[in-house]
Amino acid sequence: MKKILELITGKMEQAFADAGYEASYGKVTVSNRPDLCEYQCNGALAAAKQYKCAPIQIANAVAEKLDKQDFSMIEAVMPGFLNLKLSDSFLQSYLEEMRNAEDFGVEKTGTGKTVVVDYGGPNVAKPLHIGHLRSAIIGESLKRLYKFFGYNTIGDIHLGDWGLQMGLIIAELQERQPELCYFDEGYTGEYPAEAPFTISELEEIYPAAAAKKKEDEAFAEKAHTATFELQNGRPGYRAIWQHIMNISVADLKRNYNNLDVHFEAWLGESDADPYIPDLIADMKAKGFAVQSEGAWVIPVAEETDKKEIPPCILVKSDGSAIYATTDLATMVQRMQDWKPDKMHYVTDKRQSLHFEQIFRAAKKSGIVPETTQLEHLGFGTMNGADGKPFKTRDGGVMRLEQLIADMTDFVRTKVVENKIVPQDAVEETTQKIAMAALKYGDLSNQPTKDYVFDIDRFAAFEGNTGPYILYTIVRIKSILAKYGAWENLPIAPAANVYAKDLMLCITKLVPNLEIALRTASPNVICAYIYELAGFVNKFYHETRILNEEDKQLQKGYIALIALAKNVLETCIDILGFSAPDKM
RNA sequence: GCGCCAGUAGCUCAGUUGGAUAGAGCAACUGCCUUCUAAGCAGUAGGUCAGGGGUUCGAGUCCCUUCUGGCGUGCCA
Repeated sequence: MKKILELITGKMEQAFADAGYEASYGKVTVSNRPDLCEYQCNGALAAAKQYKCAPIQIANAVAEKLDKQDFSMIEAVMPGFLNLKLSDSFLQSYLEEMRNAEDFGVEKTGTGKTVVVDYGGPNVAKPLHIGHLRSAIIGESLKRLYKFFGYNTIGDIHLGDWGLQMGLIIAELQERQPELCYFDEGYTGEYPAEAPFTISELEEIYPAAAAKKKEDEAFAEKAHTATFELQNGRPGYRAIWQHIMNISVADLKRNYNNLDVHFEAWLGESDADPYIPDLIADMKAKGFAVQSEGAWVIPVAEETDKKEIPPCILVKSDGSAIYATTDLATMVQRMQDWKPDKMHYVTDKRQSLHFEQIFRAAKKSGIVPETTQLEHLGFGTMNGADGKPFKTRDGGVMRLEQLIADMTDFVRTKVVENKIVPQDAVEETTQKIAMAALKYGDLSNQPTKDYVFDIDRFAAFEGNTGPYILYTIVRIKSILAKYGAWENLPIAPAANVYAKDLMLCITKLVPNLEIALRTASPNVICAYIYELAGFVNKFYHETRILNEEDKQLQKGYIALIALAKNVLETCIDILGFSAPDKM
């Protein structure tokens, strides 16, 4: 389905041509002066130079050529703007088409294409903290956005499950419980099915070991050895590793489920490990990897670089792999298993140089073909109200669970106070509102910029917040429930100025989603639904819907708010949250 | 040192490819609930778009420069 701007631009280009000017000047944009018009064309201003005459002259000539059927207003205004308002019939039929089309007539540009979205990136055996929030929320939304455009999407959590942290845990466990069979090299029996620790013990063991590593050199050496032996397949260590994985992944799934974040692939660094030996051998054999300062590196500097890009380190001077190695091996696995058209990484922006390096290395060496796009969305840091990286009151790192619990508790109080939600729906409603507050609060910011996370402000939810969006949807749902059969009512011509504003805003859904996808910016969707919700609430406030005596008019109202509801719900689904029935 | 990103109202942020009078929310002040949910709506006030130059008919947006802040800058991820 064509977008309104395409339709009008087509008409405008024809008018330019008919008036004797180049058609390319006929580009129409959404008006930035809604008090004057709905759409505008500035082409006459640009054309004036080429044709050496006053812009207004051109504008007047073009205005003459436009079809009066499609517009309720066509004006040429000094110095040469062409101002347009759509006719009611045009708008009505456009919306009706949009209502009947699949997914509002969006062009499914991703059909037949596969995209891997790499987000989440938690380390096993370490609790999720607020640093993991953005990757989860932004990544999930980006993935859903791709899906909406028809892409086959694979969200891959890319677990940190193979590094030194595993060796640290093993070493620490051995110091605490040396009698365990896992440490007995002569042990030949079956290892226990039950892990020798719980998730909370695990979460205590890791930081203790990490702290000990800094002070105790012998312990650090032990941890390195354990890591090495684990990676070389020592059975007892593999058994412990499997325990850690089982317990930790179950806990991670629970946490991500609470956030309504879901991954299609739960792969990690350990899954890339088998590809590493061949990768390294291949890079050496083909000459992409060269020796430098004791390490094997892939040079990725280019002539056009403004500064020197350090090479991508493939093998450290001590012979071990590094994260670039793992990431390249992961690409090998993805190309082999999924043949994606694109890999989109969602991580902290401080890793942008790393991704620049491995992207270059992957393309240069042919690990990833030219036809597969590599993109990194580097998001900004989450700061506290003081503008510095977010910390708890005592200066620690806040756990994600704690953050969610704080938000949920606040919301629950409010839900109970309101007395609109029945007792048995309080918990579900609370969850939905808390998620909306949290996710919208994050996603409404530009992903690439640092932002201030102020829980008091987010939880207040007045104004431009997730709960405001939900509230708008709930108001519509409430009316529809009282009205009765509201599905499949046709769109009527705009009954008043509030209806028309709302209708115009609805037509902008697809263009906004396209911008959001092109720029990987969920905040565009947030801005759009905030504007849309505003128009819904104005319409709601100015129009008595259920009391309307003219049943035909009422049908039109219902059809309009139903469409608005569907658009809003589609958008919040892409953002990763949903609306309750009452709040 | 070099590189990247940012600087817009008291605070938190928007601002497609350059377009007419730079927009929201919060905080402040003022109205609107016997009528579809007031988590709402309407209004007032608040700006040298960090400073300076330039390109253009036209700049928050593009170029140059200065200042301030954040981050990165070969064996952590």
